[in-house]
Amino acid sequence: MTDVVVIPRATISRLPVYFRVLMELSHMEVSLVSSDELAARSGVSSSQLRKDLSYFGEFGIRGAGYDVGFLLQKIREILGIHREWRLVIAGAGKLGTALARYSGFAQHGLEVAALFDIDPGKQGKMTGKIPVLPMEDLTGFVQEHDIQIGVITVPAQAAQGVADLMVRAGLKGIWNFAPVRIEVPDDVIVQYEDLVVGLLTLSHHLSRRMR
Amino acid sequence: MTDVVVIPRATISRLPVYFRVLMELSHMEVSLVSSDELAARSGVSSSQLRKDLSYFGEFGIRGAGYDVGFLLQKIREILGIHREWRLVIAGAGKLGTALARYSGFAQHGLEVAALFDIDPGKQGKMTGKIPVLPMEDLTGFVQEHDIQIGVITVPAQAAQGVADLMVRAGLKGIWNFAPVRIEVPDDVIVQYEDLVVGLLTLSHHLSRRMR
DNA sequence: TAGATTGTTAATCGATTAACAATC
DNA sequence: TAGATTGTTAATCGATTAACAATC
Repeated sequence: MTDVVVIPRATISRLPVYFRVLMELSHMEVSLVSSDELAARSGVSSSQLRKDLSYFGEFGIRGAGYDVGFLLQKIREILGIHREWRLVIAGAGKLGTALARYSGFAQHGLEVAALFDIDPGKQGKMTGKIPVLPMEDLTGFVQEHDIQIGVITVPAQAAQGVADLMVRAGLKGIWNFAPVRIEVPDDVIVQYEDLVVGLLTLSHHLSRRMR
Repeated sequence: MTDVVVIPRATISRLPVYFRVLMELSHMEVSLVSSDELAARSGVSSSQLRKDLSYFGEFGIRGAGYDVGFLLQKIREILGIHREWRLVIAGAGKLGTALARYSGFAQHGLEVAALFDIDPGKQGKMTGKIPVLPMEDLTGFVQEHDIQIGVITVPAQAAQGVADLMVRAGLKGIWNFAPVRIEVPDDVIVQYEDLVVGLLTLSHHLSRRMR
C-alpha cells in the first residue's frame, strides 16, 4: 500500500488565498517573500502557511524565504490552474448567466463553453459570446468539445436529473449550486456551493448581536 | 462573567440544511421526525444532529423524536429567519444584479431594497423592481429605509472603500463577495463568500484524479 | 412498565499552533 | 561562521463520534 497523505480541506481552501497574494506580490515585482510576510498578507499564521505548503513539498529556501515566481508556479500546479479546463453550465437563469459572464473563470484557466436550459424561450440566445443550447444537446456537446466540468444552477428538484445527464456525458467534476445533495459515481467529484449558508450565517450572528 | 458557550462554525453552517429538510418534511405533512431520520436526510450522523441542536436547547421529545413544526420554528429563531432583514447591494455588475433577483433572499425573510453603483450609466435603471442608485446616496438611503445588511460585489480594490461607506452608514452586517479581507470595527460582522475557492478546490481534485 | 429515542459524557479524531532542529 | 528562516515535531485546541444514562 502506498502511504496516502491526507490533505486537510482547510489547507486546500487557503491555497487560492496564497495564490492571490502571490499574484499581487508578483505584480509589485517582489521576488522573495518570507512565510511571515506572506502569512500576514493572507491573514493566517506563519506556521499554518508553512504547514500547508509542506503537504506538497519543500518550496522555500531556509534562511531566505520563498521565491515568489517559483511558489506561484507550484501553487498553480497544485490547484490545476496550469491546465485549461472547459466547462458547461446547466440552467440559464439569473445565477447561470451571471456565472457565465464571471471573469474569475478566465483568470484561473477556465473557459465557459456553453449554457444549457430546458426553456425553449432561452435557447438560441447568447450570453455575451456564450450560446444557450437545449438541455438535450448537452451530451453531444460535452463529447464534441472535450468538456471536463459541469456547473448546476437549475432548481433543486431538477438537480439530480441534470447530474445524471452530466455523468452520462462523461463529465468528471460537478460544481453544484442547487441546495441538494446529488448522487454520482465515485469517480465524479462534486463541489457544493450554497449561498444560503453564508447568508443565514450572517443573519444568525446579527440576530444574536441585536437581541 | 457569564459562561459563554461557543458554538462551532460548522454547527451554524449545518442549520440551513436542517431547516430545508424540515421544510420538506413539513410540506409532506410529517409532524414528528427522529434524529436518525432527520440526520439521514441531511447527510450527517444522528449524534452530530443532536449535538448541534443541544447548543441551543432541548427541542426533542425523548422516546419520540422532534416535532417538525416546533423545531422549524426554533431553527428559524436561531438563524434569524423569523425577523425581516433589509439589505442593499453595492456593485450593480453581473453578480450584484444576479443576487438582487435571487429568490433565496425573499424565501429567508430578506428584502433587497436597492443596488448602488458608481457608474452613471447604470444609475437610474431598474433590476426587476429594485432601483440602481448612485453610490454616494448609500448612506442616506440606509438611514431612511432602516437597512441592516450590506452586500459587496464591487471589484477587490474598491471593496475597502465601500465597506467604510457601509460602516459609516451604520450597517451592522456585511456579506463580502470581493476576494479581499476588509477592516471593520468590532461591532460589524463580515461574512466572506469566495466563489473562486470552490472552483479551484474542484480544479485541484480533478487535477489529482487525472494525473 | 417496556420500548424508544433524546441529550450528554467521554473517547477519538483531525487541525492548528508553538517551538526548534535543520540548513541556506 | 553567524544570522535568518524554513520544514517538522510535539503539544494544544476544537470538532466529531460512540455509547449510554435520562426520560418520554
